[in-house]
Amino acid sequence: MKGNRQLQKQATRKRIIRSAARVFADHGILVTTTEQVARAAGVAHGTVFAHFRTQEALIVAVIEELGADVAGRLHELASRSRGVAAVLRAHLKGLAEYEGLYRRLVVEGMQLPARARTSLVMVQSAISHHVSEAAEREMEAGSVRRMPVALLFNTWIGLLHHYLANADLFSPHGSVLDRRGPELCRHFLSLIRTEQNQR
Amino acid sequence: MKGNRQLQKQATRKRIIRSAARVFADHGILVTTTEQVARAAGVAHGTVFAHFRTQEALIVAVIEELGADVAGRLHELASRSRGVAAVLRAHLKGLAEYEGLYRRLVVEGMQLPARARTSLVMVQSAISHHVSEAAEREMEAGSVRRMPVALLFNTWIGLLHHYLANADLFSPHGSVLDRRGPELCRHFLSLIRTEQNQR
DNA sequence: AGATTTAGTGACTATAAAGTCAATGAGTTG
DNA sequence: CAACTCATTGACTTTATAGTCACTAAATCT
Repeated sequence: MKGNRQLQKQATRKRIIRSAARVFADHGILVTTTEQVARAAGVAHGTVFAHFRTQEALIVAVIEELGADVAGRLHELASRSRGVAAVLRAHLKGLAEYEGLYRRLVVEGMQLPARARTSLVMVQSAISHHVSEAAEREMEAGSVRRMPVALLFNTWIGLLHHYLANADLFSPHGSVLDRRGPELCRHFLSLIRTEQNQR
Repeated sequence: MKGNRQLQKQATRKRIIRSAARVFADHGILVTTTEQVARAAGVAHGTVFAHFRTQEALIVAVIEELGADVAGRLHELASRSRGVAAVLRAHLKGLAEYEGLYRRLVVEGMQLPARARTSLVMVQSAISHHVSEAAEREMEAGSVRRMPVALLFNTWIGLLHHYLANADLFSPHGSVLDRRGPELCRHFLSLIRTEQNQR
């Protein structure tokens, strides 16, 4: 067999990425050393560099994996949703699995390598697209106040990121998304809905 | 004279703090080295440590200076303001002078020493207090929708911080507060005001 | 089976940056 | 003016960590 060896290598690579993602989520991305990642993955320090030329390349790989996965998941969940409320719920649900790592992305975002930031922007573009479409439909129908969709979306993302970034304040133990997500959703909806359409 | 020497020392300390603030604002807080600060202040590397036991102590000193100043300024500006609109404008105006450094605080906030974070929290408490009071008055008067004031405030601060953190996106050259502040203000007000009170 | 390739290893190197300290000399005091 | 104090200096030490490389052993090839 020829593929066995390549397969093993890919498996090791995956293990490094997965372990890195866990350590990043627990302790932060930029403060994590390549040696911590190696230990978490159960490989030697040098092995990390056999798979990723630099630490930056590792970070990018981890975040691009998350980005691709979350963007896909969001697209799937959101494209079946008609109303803004459903899209927002889909957003929270799609993020839930990666909350720990996504939180670090939000917190350390601007200090991360450019290519890593791109992944975050892509995730936001995906959700922005669905939110904007649903919002425009509802503005047409009169259930959402007329306003620039960019501002509507930035208000939502700003609110959400503020809660994620300050999770230790808003939900000291356990997931902020679980504990505060529904409340944020309701509040934001009540802000953008016309008064006849409050429920 | 006895005081001349002490005076010189305090002047040097101030110069280090001011230079550090400038370098922090330009390049980031945590990526700035003590040697860069020394060079910017025109002193030797060792001098920085003659004034601050550790790098962390320097960072805390810089940020506490900003915190005290901004909090005072906000209090002054905001306590004369009756309505929410005026308080928000005061908020933006009070921040304007320190926009560069404040932006870094927002971006790096969670990774900074605990005492530095406290300064940020204090600034936010100051503004939160004024916003909440004005909002409650206006809810009573019927010009602002009824909602939990904490959520109202977090929506505002989340929106503002999102624009500050992504200033390079929202205003590639020059101040975001100048270029986007008024727009954010108007948008936020239209969200929280009752429909009869839109203007 | 013997030769060859390569995933993985871990000790080692290079580098950057925080923090130290003995020396200096300007300012202060008696 | 002589003695002393202390703010400032910058070369030096220490430490942390990214990245390298000669080597091992297991898989693959001929």
